[in-house]
Amino acid sequence: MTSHARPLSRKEIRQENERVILEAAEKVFAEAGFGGATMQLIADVAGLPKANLHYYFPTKEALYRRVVQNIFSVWLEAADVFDQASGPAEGIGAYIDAKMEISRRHPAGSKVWASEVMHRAPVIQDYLETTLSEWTEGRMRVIRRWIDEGRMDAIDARHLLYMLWATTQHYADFSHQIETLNGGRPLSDAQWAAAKESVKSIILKGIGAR
Amino acid sequence: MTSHARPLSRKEIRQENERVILEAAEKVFAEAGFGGATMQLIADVAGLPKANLHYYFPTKEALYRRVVQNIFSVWLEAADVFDQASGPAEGIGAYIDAKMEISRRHPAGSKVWASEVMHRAPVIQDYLETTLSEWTEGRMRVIRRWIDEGRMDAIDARHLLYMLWATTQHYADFSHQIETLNGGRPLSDAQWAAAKESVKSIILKGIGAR
DNA sequence: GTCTATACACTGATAGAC
DNA sequence: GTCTATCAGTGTATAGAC
Repeated sequence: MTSHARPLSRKEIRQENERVILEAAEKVFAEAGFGGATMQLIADVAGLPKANLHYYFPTKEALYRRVVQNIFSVWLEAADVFDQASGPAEGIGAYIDAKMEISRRHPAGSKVWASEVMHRAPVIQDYLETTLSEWTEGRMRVIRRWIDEGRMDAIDARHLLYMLWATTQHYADFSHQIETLNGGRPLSDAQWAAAKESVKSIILKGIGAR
Repeated sequence: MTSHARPLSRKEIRQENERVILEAAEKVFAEAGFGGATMQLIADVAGLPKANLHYYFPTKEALYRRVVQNIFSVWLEAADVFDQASGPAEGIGAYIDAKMEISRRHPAGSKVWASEVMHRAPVIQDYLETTLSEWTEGRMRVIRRWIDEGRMDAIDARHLLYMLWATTQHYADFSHQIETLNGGRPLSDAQWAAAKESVKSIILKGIGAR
């Protein structure tokens, strides 16, 4: 509810409608996949007529592309904690916390990303080859520096990163399986805390972080 | 090529055609998702007319269900090494090896499973609630026994299992991303060996297996 | 900027000759 | 058991009134 009744400008209407559509699209794409999602269903979830979606996003693929781009930017923000850290225990621990929190708050986004990559990244292959590739190389350099300084074991930096992605995103991508194995209920606050602690404990001890 | 020219029986024709169709379907479902896959494309990959698919499998969903069931049985076989082990280092180490080998040889199957779970398991929810749930409880008991015997740290058995699934299946489900970050090439034998060693090394040390 | 009606393409599934 | 032709339903996208 807005505090003033001032009529929205065209620009504000567009921003708000795009936000509503993108939120609905992320949810529907995550639950049904690109092929299974229909513009009709996205429109229903967004509470708009189907034709309006085509007014704001020319094609289904253009809408999907925007959804994936949004997710990617969320991933990258979580990386900041990595560099600002003084050592592996702090840096990798904070990164795990940040990624787990994204899996908890943003599970649909993680699923859309996973689905896109599984289908050979038809839409975001360029991101994989440029931004993600550079990000990975940069983080590998940080890890290798920590190893050279004797602050952690001489593990393979690349496979450590894959393990961090795999374990944290698993809680989003396989949330339905995890809920089913939890008696059909979502994880409680305490269970999420236990999950974070387990992941951090095993990995930090496993790499000899100190 | 068969060694004898003996004409195939009806049963043998059916078995062979079902095998060809299921192999093609697994590949297509993995690459395009259930919604994105078409019976026409599966028929083309199998080298059969589309109508024949409907002769052997009444509906697209029935074909898909068989694909998912096949994958699930492969998962379960890998679990045998877990129980036959004398301790956590051997048992969990062998389980990681087995799951990594499946990710390498059977990546399409893993992707179909991941996609099915991400979409809230519309077809195999009953398996999650029965077979997988029982399997998980059984393995958790084994882990807790090892903990009680002082052969590993007192970690959360459930989250350890999730970490094992996540890390090993990541190499199948995200194989395209991993290949892209490897310069567009599949992992070599040596790189696969390094991946296995990294995963085993970090996890076994991380849980204090001894 | 909104929304109804509709064009056009494609998909799953089936009928029926061989 | 194989395969061509085809139907009915659905999906994306657009035209055009408001």
